[in-house]
Amino acid sequence: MIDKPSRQPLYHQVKDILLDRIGAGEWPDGTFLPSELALAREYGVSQGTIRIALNKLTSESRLVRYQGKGTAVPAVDASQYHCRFFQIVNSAGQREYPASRILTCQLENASRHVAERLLIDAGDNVLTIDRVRVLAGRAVINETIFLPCARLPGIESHGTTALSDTLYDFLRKKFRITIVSVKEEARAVVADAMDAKRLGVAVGSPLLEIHSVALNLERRPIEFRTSRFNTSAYACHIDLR
Amino acid sequence: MIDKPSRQPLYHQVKDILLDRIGAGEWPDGTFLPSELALAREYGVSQGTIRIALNKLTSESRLVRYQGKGTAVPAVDASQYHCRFFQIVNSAGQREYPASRILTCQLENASRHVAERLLIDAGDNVLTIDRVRVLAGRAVINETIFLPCARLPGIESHGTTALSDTLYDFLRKKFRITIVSVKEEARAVVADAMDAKRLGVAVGSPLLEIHSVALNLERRPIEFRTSRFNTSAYACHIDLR
DNA sequence: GAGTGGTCTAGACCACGGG
DNA sequence: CCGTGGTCTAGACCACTCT
Repeated sequence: MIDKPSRQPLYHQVKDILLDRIGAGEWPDGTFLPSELALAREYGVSQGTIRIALNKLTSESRLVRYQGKGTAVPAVDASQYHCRFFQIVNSAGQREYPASRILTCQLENASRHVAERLLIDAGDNVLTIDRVRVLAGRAVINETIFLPCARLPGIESHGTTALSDTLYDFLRKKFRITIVSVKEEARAVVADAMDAKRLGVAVGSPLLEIHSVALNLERRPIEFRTSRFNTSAYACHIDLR
Repeated sequence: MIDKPSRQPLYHQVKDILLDRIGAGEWPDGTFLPSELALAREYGVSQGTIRIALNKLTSESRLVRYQGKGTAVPAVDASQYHCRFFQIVNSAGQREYPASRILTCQLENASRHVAERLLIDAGDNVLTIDRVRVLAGRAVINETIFLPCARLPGIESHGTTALSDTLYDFLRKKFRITIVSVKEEARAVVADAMDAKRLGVAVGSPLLEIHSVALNLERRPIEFRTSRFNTSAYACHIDLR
């Protein structure tokens, strides 16, 4: 388990082991881990070494620590996963949470363009989801999502309901994949006939187009998404640090 | 200097003091700080306490540490400060670095809208800079920058050249202000007559509009910026973590 | 070999939460 | 009150850089 004369520092080994145990669901969301001393005894290292591992995990938001109480797996705040990277705000600057309406969901062969973004070969299987996102009863985003089947074995067999709003949460729970970073490219484009029909705007009106690639811990692309966003009543908000 | 029975942890006090000394230019970019032991003796705390302060500063990219060598103030990578948050990529996905052409630069009274973003009172002095940003000889961004004079005393007296491209670097050097986070809102809009003239596009063509507020370490707004971006040949790239 | 930061330990005292 | 995490110390050994 712990390999004392190893290349990896002890605290790093402890961190990896804890990450696995969290991923395995040993401590469900919202529950507490053993105390520092208990973990130190369990792994035969000092409390200080455990502390470093726990603090690193805390700084990555994998754990929360409460003085006097203990160390817990964060209770999942749906809003955090729902639109963690790409937040939608109304004209008053308030965050809003869109619903999803899936239009189609089918296996396709990746086009050259999609394959390039996902770092797979053209023609490889991708699950392609066409959906609109709805705010206050109005469709505001026309979105297509491409998921590389090779990295998500068995994803074809899940119902479309599981994929409805909380895609990142779904990936985390079913595939133990955590999306840790997203690369986005934003452009202004004009609505084509399909956008116009789905979003109820005039052909030629301006839309915010975002291409995003989501990466897992190993920095492999897990999702490519194109969104065309009617920003007449809402905007896309981003916090950069 | 160090206040032992204080509310603030010692390592936090040490961190603040070092931050001041770095800001004061005591260790110019690229030079090394005293060793952990030397700092520990100087401040009368243990090496471990100094270590925590140095590691926190390292994780904020204010310092770099080299095993066997020492702890240094990072040599400034111009490209890092140039477009640290808001990166521009061409159609091939390569980063490009725009030049700036300042059109006007004058003191104004803040409108209600600007005052709200900067958390100042309407009518307060703001330095207003109108500029276009140029890539490969073509104007692609029409930009207005608002700086709150009350938080940047004496900024009126600096020439416009100092303000040309590297605003964040200028703030860091002259005012010891580091921009640590930026809030942005993106929308798609259509070009008005002024945009059309400055960017050489047709009135009504789609532009990417970005409103951004830059915050310093204390999370106070230091800059409000509106950018209108012709994304026909370039896109705005963002890495989210 | 001397000096640096990186890791690890063992122990101290404090602040906080809950019985 | 006890147990938790938060801070702090003193000292050990290692890996690395430079000379």
